[in-house]
Amino acid sequence: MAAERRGRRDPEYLMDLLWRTRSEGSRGPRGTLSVDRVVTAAVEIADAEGLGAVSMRRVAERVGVTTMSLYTYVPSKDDLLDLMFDVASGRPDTAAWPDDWRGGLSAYAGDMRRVLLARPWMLDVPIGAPPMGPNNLAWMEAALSTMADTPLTEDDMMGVLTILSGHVLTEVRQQLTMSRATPRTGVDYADWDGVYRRLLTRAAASGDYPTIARVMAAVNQDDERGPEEDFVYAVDFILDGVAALMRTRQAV
Amino acid sequence: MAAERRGRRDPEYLMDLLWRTRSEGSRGPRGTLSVDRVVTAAVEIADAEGLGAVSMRRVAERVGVTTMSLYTYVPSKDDLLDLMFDVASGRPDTAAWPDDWRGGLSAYAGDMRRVLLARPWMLDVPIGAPPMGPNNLAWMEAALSTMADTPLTEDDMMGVLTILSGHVLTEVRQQLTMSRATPRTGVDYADWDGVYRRLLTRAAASGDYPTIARVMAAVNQDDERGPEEDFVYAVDFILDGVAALMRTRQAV
DNA sequence: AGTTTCGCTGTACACCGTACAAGGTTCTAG
DNA sequence: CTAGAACCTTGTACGGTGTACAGCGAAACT
Repeated sequence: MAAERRGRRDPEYLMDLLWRTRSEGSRGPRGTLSVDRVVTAAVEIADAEGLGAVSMRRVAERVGVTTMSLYTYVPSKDDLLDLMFDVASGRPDTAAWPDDWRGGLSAYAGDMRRVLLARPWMLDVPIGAPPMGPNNLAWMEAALSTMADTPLTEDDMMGVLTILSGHVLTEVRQQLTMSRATPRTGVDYADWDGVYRRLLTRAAASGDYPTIARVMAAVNQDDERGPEEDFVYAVDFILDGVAALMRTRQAV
Repeated sequence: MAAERRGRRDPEYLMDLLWRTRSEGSRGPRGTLSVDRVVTAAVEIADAEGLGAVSMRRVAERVGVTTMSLYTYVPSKDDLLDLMFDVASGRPDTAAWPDDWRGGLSAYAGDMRRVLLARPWMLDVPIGAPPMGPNNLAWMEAALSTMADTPLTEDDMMGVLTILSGHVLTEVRQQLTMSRATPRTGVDYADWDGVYRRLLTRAAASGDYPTIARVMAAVNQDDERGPEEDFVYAVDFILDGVAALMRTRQAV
């Protein structure tokens, strides 16, 4: 009876991969590679040429092995992607974070944003599973611990974390689709932002979208705020909400 | 000199496609199809079998035409995906929305969530451009107009909209990765949620993630809240923040 | 020493998006 | 009325993808 091939996309198996906790049988020859070597190579390719350049053949070539040999270490490409995401996240550097919850959460959001901006391909990874790698959990732990001594309930903390991290993803994604020059057209759109605004204004001119037109007109005036400012603005907004929530919880 | 092939992934051209405003020359034979027919067919396939089943060959087969013929109507598959997203969004049904801003935004979030849950593949569409189709703009207009008569600045409105819609995406994505049974494994995980919690608890048991452990323990106790409750909880949280912001703006 | 287990290889399959050239059809310009 | 431009449609072809599968050799246990 063949040892049932613990399958691709099995959550438990993925967990073992993420935590490098796979129990290796002791029979056959030791592998020349490791999960880490494979994942690292894939990350390097993605860093250099984007996620689109990451193919099994390419990764295999880079680590000097046949394509199919990779499947000894990783059950499928999708799993490899999940692994890449965790590795690429790295560990949060909490040393410089302020002690108060507000400063802490703010730093969390900012650092996470910086990581994503440094590795834009992370946003292209189709999320196959909720975060459960060691690094992603470390980020989660860091964020939660900043709220540990506040009057928030545990449910509150999870809610805040979801909203905040979700917002970081949203904001960075938006900034990236703006700034990613459309390289396939000959024309080089220096700023998508301008094009977008122009298109939107034109569309709104039909009269069917009066509020959009109004907002666009008003926003056009002060063109000073860059993505960075938009980001901290939104984070502050969220944190204001958190502060208000704390007051509610404390009052009771 | 050949009429320069207005290119794939050209924002302007994409805009013409989205708004069905492409000026058709009058020379050659009329096409047997239309952009709408193609996009609709693609959406139907995605509805039935997910985004993965949408290939150019498959779409062509469905509308009864050769694969390459599709490229007469759509410059590339990526553009087709963008078109699908707008069509699948549909128009918001604002008739039933309350008049007050809070009720309006709440309805916006809920309706949008419902759309995404009904067509989970929409979350798999890699976003190649900011929303600028007629339907997506209609949603945007609907959301903004609920805030039109509030003391919020236009910048505020955009910020609120970004946060709120971003959160809807995040929440639905999370719920979907949970509930999408992992069909490739023989095992049918009725609820990813349980598995996830178990894995997380085990990992947290190492002692490296004390806060996660604490939160998990607390959350485990009252297992009553489903995804729906989590959603409105978070939306309410955001809207509380908006209310607070309004008070600030009004005080000045 | 025998046997099991495992890493690794090469080949093969089905499928993908789309470039390209050729053939028809329909309209406009002269 | 005719020539030719403009356009849709087709078939073929290319280079790529993820991964199933069978075979081989080396290592480690019994």
